[in-house]
Amino acid sequence: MNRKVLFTPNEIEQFFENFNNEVFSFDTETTSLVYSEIKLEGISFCDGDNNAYIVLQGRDSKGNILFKNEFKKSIIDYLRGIFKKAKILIGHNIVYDLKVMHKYGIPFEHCELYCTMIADHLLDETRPHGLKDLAKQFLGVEITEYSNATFTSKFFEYAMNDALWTWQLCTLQKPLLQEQGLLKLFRDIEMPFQKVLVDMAVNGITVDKERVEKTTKEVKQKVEDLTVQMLEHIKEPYSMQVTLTGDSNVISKINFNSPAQLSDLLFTRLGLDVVERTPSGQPSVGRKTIAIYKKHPFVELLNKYKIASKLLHAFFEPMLDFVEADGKVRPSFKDTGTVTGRLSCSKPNLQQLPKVNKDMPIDTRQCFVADRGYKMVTCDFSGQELRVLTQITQEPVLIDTFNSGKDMHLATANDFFDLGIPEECLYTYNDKFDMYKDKFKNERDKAKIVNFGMAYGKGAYGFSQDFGISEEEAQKILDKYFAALPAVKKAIEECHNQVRKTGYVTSLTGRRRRFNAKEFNGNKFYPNSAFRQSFNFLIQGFSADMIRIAMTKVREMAKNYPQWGLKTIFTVHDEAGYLIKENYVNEASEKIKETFENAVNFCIPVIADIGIGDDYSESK
DNA sequence: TGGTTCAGCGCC
DNA sequence: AAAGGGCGCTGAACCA
Repeated sequence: MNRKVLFTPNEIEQFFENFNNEVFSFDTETTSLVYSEIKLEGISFCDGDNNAYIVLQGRDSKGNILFKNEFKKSIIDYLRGIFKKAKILIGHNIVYDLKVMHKYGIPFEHCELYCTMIADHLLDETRPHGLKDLAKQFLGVEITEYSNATFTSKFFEYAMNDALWTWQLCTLQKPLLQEQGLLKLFRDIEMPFQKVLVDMAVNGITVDKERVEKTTKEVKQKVEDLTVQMLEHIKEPYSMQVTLTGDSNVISKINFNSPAQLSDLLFTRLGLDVVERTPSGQPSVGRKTIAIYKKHPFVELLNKYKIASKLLHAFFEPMLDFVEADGKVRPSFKDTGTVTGRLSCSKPNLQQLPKVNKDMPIDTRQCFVADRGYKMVTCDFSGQELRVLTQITQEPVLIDTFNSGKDMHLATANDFFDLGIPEECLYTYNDKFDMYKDKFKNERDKAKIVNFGMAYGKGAYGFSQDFGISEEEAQKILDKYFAALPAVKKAIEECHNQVRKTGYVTSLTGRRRRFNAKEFNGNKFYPNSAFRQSFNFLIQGFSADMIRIAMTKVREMAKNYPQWGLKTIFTVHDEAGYLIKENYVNEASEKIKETFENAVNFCIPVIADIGIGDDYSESK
């Protein structure tokens, strides 16, 4: 292997004379992980024969800049030309590198991508996917923890290794992907989707900081008021403290955030009966307890306190820390964050924005706004998981319900509880549909719980808890469900057999979920949780790939309509968020909806709903 | 001081 | 004995 550290334009040009410009691995070294602050420090390359690190800026182990390459600007110009000729780019966590390149205007749109981190996640959805982890496992590289003293002198070598290892991993992974039937998923779904991830990482979402600040104060006041009211209710002494910054605090011996203190308060001091226990056997003060005692004046306050305190600490207070200098948050969407193939999201986690609660009408979604001249458009799959369940199982009853445009939950309720709703009134467009939906809201909600519970592998015990009925009665519900939908039962059994036989299941896109067998007396067996997970994976995992396909297609489609100014800004499982220039919002929305609905070919219609507004609350 | 685990709870 | 899938984030409690 020809290995070199390159500083000058001459050295660099010489290196690329003998370099395979069409297919290579590369890795960027940067100064910061915050998008607005990212600066290129250097780039390493490898084509299998040649391996180099181009130094644009040097730093010591403490991050101090040692020197700047005086040719940085012209080198980056030169590299634009190199990448322009590239056909396949190989990287580890390539979304990160592409993000950096986007910032420097280095082209990659024309390239096919190969990400060794994503490939590894497809090969094993549970292990760590760090480059060093993989180099150790697959390349037998000894990873020595470097000390600060040797860091600087070894830095260039480490940097070169990143591109080298990435290249070598790629070579090793390809046959493994092939063997396990993962190539199609990798090439046709995951890799094109990486560009969508880059879009989201670059675009970010604008936050209305004033609103966040204003609402933070409001919620803070609520938390304080409720704390005082609770203390007065239990006649606990307290005092008010005003800090130098003008904030006020309630000082007391009781901490309402402590589960231990709370359980002492409720079950000893107030004499309530314990309704649930934690896995470790402690009396629990959770949702269920609160629901049962919701009429109790103290618990009523506690309920509101919990909601307000959650909003304050898990959403409003941390939010401003995530806002970058340009007024945007850039949540980190991780493509390898879950075992099912869903994305995970953090900093901030848009997947868990509290919905408006009737006991606490605070709307977190109003904090995320469309940029000037743009509208926010969201597009979500309607009833995605049940439609996927239908496609997977090919259950005729479900197929008929969806094909005829009936409301699934009301149809289920009608069958289950013998509601006697005339069949034609189950169609969502029927005049009497809304009336029946309203009249049998309870039954429909129960049916909804059953429909989703089935997909998650819920048992008789779970349903008995949901509905406050005996396990025997709950078992009857289960039996009835499976009797009415035999193909669902069959599909679940086949899935479980697959686990028993091979230890893994494969979704419709070829994604795998593997399970570890336990051994007892020489017998291999899987815990019940593995069976629940396996069938749920078929639904959840496919749904995740379905939105990957849809978002990738929207991205491709939008290239034909540059006037829209379409920007992909986020996704939440079955939903995607876009910015569209105001004048084109209707035209674009229609095309997005169409693209989502035609993303996959099902035996039933796929329906997507559009929302349009100036902020995420309006567009939802 | 920092790390981990647990309980709890937000979302799809 | 456990008892519905998948996450991330918080504070409390505990440990070194």
